[in-house]
Amino acid sequence: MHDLLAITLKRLEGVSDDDRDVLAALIGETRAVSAGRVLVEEGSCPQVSMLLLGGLVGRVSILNEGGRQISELNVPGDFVDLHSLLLKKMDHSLVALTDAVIATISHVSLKLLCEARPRLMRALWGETVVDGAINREWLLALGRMSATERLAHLFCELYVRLEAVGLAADYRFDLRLTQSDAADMVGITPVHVNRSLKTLREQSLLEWRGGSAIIHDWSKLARLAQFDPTYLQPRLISSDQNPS
Amino acid sequence: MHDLLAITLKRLEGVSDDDRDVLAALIGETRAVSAGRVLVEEGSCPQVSMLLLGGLVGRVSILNEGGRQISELNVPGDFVDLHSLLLKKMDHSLVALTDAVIATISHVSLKLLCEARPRLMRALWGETVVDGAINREWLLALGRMSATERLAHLFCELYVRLEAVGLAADYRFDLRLTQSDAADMVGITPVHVNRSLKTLREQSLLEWRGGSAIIHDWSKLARLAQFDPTYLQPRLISSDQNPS
DNA sequence: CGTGGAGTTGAGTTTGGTCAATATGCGTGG
DNA sequence: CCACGCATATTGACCAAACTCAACTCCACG
Repeated sequence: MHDLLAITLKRLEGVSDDDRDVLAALIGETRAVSAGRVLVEEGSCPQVSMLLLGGLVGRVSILNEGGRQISELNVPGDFVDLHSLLLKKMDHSLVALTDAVIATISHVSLKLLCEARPRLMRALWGETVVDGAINREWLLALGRMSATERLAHLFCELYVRLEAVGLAADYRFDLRLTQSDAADMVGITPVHVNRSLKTLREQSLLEWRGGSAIIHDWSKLARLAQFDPTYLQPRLISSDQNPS
Repeated sequence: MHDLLAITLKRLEGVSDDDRDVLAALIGETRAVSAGRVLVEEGSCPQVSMLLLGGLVGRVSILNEGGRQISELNVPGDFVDLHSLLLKKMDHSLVALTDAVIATISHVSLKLLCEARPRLMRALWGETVVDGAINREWLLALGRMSATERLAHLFCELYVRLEAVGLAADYRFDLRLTQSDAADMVGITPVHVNRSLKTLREQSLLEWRGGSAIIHDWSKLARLAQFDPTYLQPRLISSDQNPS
């Protein structure tokens, strides 16, 4: 946990150690929440942002007829919901997709801090901009790739992001999501996720059972998904600087 | 043109008139570009951001086998490519989808300005956050809506955004895009765009011919698209404040 | 045990894609 | 002013990817 906080802070760009300390001091209570818990309700006006220290959190939009889309996935080390600092009203919900550990930072103090320390504000802005880059990549996947390709892309991205925060190595990582969750990320039905995973398994590219994922052939998988980690660059810096 | 610049500046939130003036003073040459022109190449490192004063600009990602996805559409009054202020390398291109008019702002001066005026930086940050909200909405559409619904959603969003900057009224607006462009936004083939538009036309919801769009039945169209303009709120304020 | 949630598989259907022909409209050069 | 050529739009016939529905398995947990 503690290293995760450190990693998060370290990857803020162009920020002095002093700034980091002040930010760290603002972090309030850390709490554990269990899978399925709605952290922020659609329509509400949150007073805090969060730092995800463990587990996975999803940004979830619901359609009338039960359609569910997860538009963003946060992994440990991510700031969650910096957006709400600037938007009045949530247009979607935040849900803990697994058991998770969360630290909160109040908006008031964050705003004050931003006014006082432009460098820090810029770094936080940068975080939301990277979120946007990930979003665009998902958009590309949803718009123009097949089901298997989308899943392949998701696993590539997850591996790289988790690896950057020390939660993946040797092409293995824990992923305690349901196939339905994955379906809601890549925009297909759970049944079809199942079949697509089977395809990937049969091609010896990827295995995902019992919450643990193994990428058997990274280069083939990445080629299939046309995965180019450029868009994640800013999130990788921390791992570049301290190869574990 | 000039009112557009004013509108853009006015909708920056929580910014003093003084800040607005200083920002306006930074705006460099204004130039006209013709449809199809690539404004920023994938892989490049732009030194300027832009203000779109006329026409439409798209954020375009290309897949190996020719697949093209437009992940964001900018309308007049939008800041274009504030992202590049914070990201080193473009992971996609920016393309003028129609003839367009563009003003540029250099990154160096913008950065200095941000350091000096936190309020302004926060407002610009807000702009990128709204872009993100629009992104998420598109993700929901691509992931969970049918072709006709996606198109309906696109037209609802465009109407509201254009109306907010005075470029649409009475449920009519100019939209000089090709059906192929629309296809690349909603993630279907041009042929299917054509068919889906026909459906919408037959239901007397929407007409789009010769570059001009007419929404015949807003409430039905919005219901079909499950369109809720909440996510655009910050972009609507200017129009709320000065009903033309 | 038995119950419920998640995963797996098959059969049949639907949506959207592909390919190809035809139409429309506009700008250029004769 | 007309003819040609190109880009875009439209339509049909056929095909493929993904969805639906439903059965069945496999566990984890009480």
